[in-house]
Amino acid sequence: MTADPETTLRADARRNRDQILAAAKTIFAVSGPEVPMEEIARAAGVGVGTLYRRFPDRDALVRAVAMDNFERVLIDARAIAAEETSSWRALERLLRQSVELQLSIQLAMVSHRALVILKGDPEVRRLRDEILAVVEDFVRGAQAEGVLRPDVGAGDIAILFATLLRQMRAKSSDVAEMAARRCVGIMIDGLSARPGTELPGRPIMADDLDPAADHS
Amino acid sequence: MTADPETTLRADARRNRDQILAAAKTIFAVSGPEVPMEEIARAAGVGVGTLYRRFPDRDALVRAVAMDNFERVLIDARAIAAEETSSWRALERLLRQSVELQLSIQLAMVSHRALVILKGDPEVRRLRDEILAVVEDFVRGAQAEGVLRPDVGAGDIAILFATLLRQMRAKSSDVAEMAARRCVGIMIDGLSARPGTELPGRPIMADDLDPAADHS
Amino acid sequence: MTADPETTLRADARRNRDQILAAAKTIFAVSGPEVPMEEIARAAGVGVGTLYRRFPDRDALVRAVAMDNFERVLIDARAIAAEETSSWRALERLLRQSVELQLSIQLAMVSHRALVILKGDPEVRRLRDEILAVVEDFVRGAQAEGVLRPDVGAGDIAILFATLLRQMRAKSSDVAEMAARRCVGIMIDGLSARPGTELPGRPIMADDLDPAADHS
Amino acid sequence: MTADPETTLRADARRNRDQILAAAKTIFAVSGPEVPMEEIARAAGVGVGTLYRRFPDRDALVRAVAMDNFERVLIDARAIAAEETSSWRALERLLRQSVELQLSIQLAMVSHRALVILKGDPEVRRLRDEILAVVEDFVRGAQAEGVLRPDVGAGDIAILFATLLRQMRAKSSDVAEMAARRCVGIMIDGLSARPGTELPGRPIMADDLDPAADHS
DNA sequence: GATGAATGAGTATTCATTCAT
DNA sequence: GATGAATGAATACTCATTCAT
Repeated sequence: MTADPETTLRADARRNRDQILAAAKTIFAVSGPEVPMEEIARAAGVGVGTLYRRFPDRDALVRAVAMDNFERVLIDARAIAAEETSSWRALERLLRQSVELQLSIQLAMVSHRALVILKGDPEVRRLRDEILAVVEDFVRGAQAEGVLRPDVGAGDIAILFATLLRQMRAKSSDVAEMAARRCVGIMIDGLSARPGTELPGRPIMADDLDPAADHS
Repeated sequence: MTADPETTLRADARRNRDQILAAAKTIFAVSGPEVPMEEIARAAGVGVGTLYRRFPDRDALVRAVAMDNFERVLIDARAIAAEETSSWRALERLLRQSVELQLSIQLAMVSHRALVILKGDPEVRRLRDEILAVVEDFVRGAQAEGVLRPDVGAGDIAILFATLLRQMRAKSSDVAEMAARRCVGIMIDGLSARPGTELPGRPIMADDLDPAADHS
Repeated sequence: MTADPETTLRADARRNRDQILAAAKTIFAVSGPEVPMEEIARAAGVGVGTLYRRFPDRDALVRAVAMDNFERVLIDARAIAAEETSSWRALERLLRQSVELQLSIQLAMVSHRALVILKGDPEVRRLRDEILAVVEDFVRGAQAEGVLRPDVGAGDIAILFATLLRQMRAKSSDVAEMAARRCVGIMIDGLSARPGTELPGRPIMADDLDPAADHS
Repeated sequence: MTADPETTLRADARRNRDQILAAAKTIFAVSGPEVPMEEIARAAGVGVGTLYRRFPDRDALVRAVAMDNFERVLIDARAIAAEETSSWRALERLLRQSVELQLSIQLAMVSHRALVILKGDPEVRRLRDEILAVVEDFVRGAQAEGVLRPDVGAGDIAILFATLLRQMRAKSSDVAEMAARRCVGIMIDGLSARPGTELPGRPIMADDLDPAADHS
């Protein structure tokens, strides 16, 4: 049992862990996940040793950052689900909000390294599946509402979603941030298009994402 | 003077250069642009020494791969421009075709390293601007044709375009490939949406891309 | 003053000390004297802090383990001396028994590190000298009895003795244990051989061991 | 195929390899097999990189040193076999010579680390078996000649042999060297003792050494 | 020119030891 | 006193780049 590290750690240790995670998230976002561990430690205000005590190696750290962010997305998604009565609006909000909210985690993914690390991690997958389950609800609901084109699945959304978020790196400029939001807008229009261009293949469902493993 | 390497090199040297470029493109696509130089040399069937004679350092190689790909995109774009009478159709074709055609260059960009290298390289920029000029024509034409929503600019398209292509990495599975095409489809619908959701900010033009430097 | 730690410590502190010593002895025997201090602490069921309170550094611990074992050997040797009337039999018993009894201390020596630590430590040396004194008695007695070849000294025995014991590491198998006993047997026959092959050099005495410092 | 590295390497590479091996052998003998790789490289007059190119990690180097030495022992053993008509004399010579000849390899074994590395390595085992085969011949022959006690096997000899050699570390002093020779002498007398003390267990044969893996 | 060997700076990681809780 | 968290120096190992063959 990994137990809940949130509750198990001594107060100071806990604080360090959080600082490391926060520092890593920021730095990964700015410089990718290959930055020297020492730089992360320094940014977190701890020695490398402490970093390594908490995260046995870089992969563990990348994983932890990813998990942390996925968790936030999930919490968000659930909050939205609870608040919105319209599935379409819920989906829309999730996509739009996440752009601003979740830059970081996706950023961690702008790297082969990170992708490889995350793929195949069962915990990451579990979390992802929970998120997808929520999205799937949104999709079905929005399609029933007649606002979402019927020829897309949660998988399509997830890929689109991941694709976009993945870009948002360091919001280095106003243009970049604006661009992100505009992309989402265009995509949402594309999603609600009726009739739209005929899409090739078939709707991609949450299940389809597993073997692909290249996305989300 | 770098002169035109295409014409300056002896036949065998030329062959080596091409092999290295091809190998690098493939390997970058699969494993990112941080792979050991030796691996690239091996894949190209030459010694590292030869690689270094041709490309003074990794950056030069990354640049060369990028240039090579941009060139292909440009050639494509121009061919399409010559063939299609409808600007919208031309734009559509370019976006769709490029998914399959240009994986590699974008792939080279799935990395901070590559981004940094490419940014600020005047030759790369020049080439990019030529591509953007063509796209800008398409955009204006398509808007005149009344098919493209008027609130987008070539910059929007470029970012969208780059965003998507960037995902397509190693098409590890059928689903992944299908997903790519579907994303493009949805996006195209989003682009032609009339009326669409109101987009935030203002149209992003080709010029806007320079300072942002985070995209395209 | 280190005083006699046996009497100075509080009951629980004493227990800790003993546990650490026992754990260290075992672990040194199995994995050599370079194992992480933390591993020893864990095996002893205490925190590293406690270990360090008791033994200021690794060297101190190695020394303590060695001392502890030398003491046991000395006690044994004296007990044997008291019980046996024949010096040769006493010598024989000491050698044979020690194989089973004293694995550990020798084991601690299967390492440059340990050797270096122990060499030059005056307490260790004192203890060793006491043991050698007893052995020297045995040797002289056995030679007077006419059973031990006259061309060997206590030093020869000590080296032989150390040599053999040093091998016995983790008695991973029955064969290994049997082998140890057989070696001793052969060696004892070698020692009693009359006439034996002529030995090179001259008898090595207890005194000779000091400068050599590589043995015993 | 590891091919014969002796023949495959470029002249300069070959020279470096040999220097590294020689340096490692010496340093291992003096300071054990845990010395910093850099120290070995420096002693060999090469950069660490070169060391690592030739031997992918420390284990590989330890293995190589061991192999090199085993080979020398085997060559010696065969030369002796060819020259001596008496098996007993051959055995004796092998044991005596090896003390002087093979210090190093055994030295490499004065360490848990080394033991663990070597155990289970098929090439090392193969070489060891070849040596044992020669010894086995000597043993049988010497017993037929009536000079070697009949209750010992090649395994006994090997263990005794290994045991002794293992001690001889850096011949830090004349006494140490003399001691080594004297030990061998005593052991040889022990081996030829007739009648000797009854040995416990049964003769240890070459085959017995495999599972034990703790010796030779 | 081509090759691949050598170099050594750059990083990851470990672990002895100290110190706050 | 006990504990285990934090520190950072010591080392292993990798890989870009240079250079002898």
